[in-house]
Amino acid sequence: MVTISDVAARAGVGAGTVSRVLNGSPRVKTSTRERVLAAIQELDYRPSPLAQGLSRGRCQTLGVVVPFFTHASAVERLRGVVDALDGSRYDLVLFNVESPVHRDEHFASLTRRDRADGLLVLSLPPRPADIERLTAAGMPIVLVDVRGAGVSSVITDDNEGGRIATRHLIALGHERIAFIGESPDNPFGFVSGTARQQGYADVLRAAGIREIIAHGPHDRLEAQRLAAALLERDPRPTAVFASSDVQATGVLAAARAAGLRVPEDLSVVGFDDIEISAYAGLTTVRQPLFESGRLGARLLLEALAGNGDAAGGGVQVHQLPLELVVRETTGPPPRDRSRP
Amino acid sequence: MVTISDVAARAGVGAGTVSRVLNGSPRVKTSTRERVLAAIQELDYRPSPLAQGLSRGRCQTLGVVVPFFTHASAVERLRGVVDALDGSRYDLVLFNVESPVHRDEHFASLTRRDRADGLLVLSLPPRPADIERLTAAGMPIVLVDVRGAGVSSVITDDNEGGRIATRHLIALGHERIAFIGESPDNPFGFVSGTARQQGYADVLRAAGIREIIAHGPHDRLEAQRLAAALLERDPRPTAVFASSDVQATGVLAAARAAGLRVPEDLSVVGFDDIEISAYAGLTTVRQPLFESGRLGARLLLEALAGNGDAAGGGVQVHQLPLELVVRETTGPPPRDRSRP
DNA sequence: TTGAAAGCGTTACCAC
DNA sequence: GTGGTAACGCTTTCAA
Repeated sequence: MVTISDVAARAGVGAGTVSRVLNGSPRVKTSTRERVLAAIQELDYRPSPLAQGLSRGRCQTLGVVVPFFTHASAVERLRGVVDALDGSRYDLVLFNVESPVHRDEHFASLTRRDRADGLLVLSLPPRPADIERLTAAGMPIVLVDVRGAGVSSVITDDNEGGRIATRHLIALGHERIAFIGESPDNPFGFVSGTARQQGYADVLRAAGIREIIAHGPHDRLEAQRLAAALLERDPRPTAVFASSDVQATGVLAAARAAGLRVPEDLSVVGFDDIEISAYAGLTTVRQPLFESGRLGARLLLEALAGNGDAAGGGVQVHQLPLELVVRETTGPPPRDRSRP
Repeated sequence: MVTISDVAARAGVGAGTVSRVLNGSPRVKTSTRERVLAAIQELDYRPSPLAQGLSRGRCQTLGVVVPFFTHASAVERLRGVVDALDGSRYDLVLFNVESPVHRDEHFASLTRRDRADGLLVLSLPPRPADIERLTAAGMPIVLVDVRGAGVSSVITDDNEGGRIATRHLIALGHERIAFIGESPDNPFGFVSGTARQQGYADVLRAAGIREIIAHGPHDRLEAQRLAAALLERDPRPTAVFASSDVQATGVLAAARAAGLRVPEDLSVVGFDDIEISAYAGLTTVRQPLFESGRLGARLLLEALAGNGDAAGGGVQVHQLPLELVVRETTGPPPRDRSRP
């Protein structure tokens, strides 16, 4: 394994000079630089990230904490993160979270400034104590799809998203509109689902319509089960607003299984606009997933570049726009047989 | 930032002793150990992975090189990797590859033994020179979904997969069966598609049926375009074997756009069995994606544990089984109007 | 059983 | 401009 002193010896200079060449210091005579560069080339030398990290006090690594990273929405956000990191000198270390224990372990171990230079947290609400400990340790953090006191974040207005979806259904004439989403007291403290439900509830209340709510984890089969139960009610809902497209596809499956046509018998609105949604013709509230990941990573990169420890631009909160994408799963409600 | 000597001072011992406690050396008096443990606790001390890495010559990190990590099949493999790593002491560093340049950069930089302790390569054929350089540098490697000379790998029999799909269609009575898949001279040297095509061709030839082949990248829209062209032919194919489920969904979309019923007018078989496939009712050749990632990671972990530099078990090649999953997109061909 | 000290490969400060 | 030389935080001999 070739080290910096091998290169130094070969070039007939000191290790310090090699280091200066490596780091682009201007205080090196051109002829020397060329000699060093040649030696590097000949030896195929590459500096040890470990040693560099130890010496510089940073490790050129960004930690990404993400719950259920295989979920389509998480993947899409990650894609944005990877895109932003591409070309930067930072490596991406993935911390998957599938349980509160996971989360706590990761946050605890990431306190060390030399495990990652910065932290990107996707969709997972850190506890105030975590934020405090992390920032106290000088760890730059950016939150995506969650907010946190004193931390920069990239968010959307989930509440408004809920309103958008619900208004769309009401405008179509629906009066029995169900909501399927994550329970407010889910083990991770996810809040977007609850905010969407709140928006839904607000609009319904204003319209004098009763809420129909079913709670379950962010899972297609789970949502399918909930929807199946909902569709057995009499009178049954004529529309369902699902808190995510994954859950919406579960609703579509339930409708199909119940022999209901979409949108003639049942309208379905989702949330996210993941890849499958276009394929399934799903009407949904689109949020810029890719963009959120990319922006989050960029903010983090900026904070790291403005090497003042506590960031350069202070706390920034970026709110990304939502957009209703009308496709083929929503339409007017069926004519009500009870009032012909 | 609390260091090992802080702990040592607090416990009234030397740094070496703290290190021994940390690493579970038996040569520490119980009372001393307890004192040290207490100090660690009180100071909330966590060792620096960087310093440990530098000192030990390894960094407790596994590199995963994966092309287009957001593709559903890659995600599923990654899930297996993460699952296997969970509980191990290894971090996962993700190297996404979207171009041959990417690939070369990553392989070059990963030569350094201190950037990752081991390498898992998913679906991407490394060039012989890469393998040589990597193994020469003592970097343990495991390949998943590709094989490489002198390297352990987890694979499936893609050729057989192609035969399975094609036999299924022939058994249903099809005689005009098209193939859509990656071109043999794609820029990454992906080979699974070509092997599947080979299996397809072998079976057709044995049955005396002509091949109908369309090549394009692993992309739904691209496949949709190719399929649309295929479906305009006269006579048109009565079945399509797509080299991946992503491409198969493109074919389904094309059929829908052309007003063709599936499977009455057109049968479609895919490959992989990703999540969307069950939802779409797609008949497909299932390969154990999750399992392949998990097994690959386990092999790598084992190689790292049997700390002999060149691995403990020698080169292992594990072949995972394929399975035809018949759903709703395949059936008998339409009656041929040309011979009533 | 333990402490002291020599690395591990860089960077960065200080002289020359 | 450049070489020497402390760090950086840990592990691992080597003695005691």
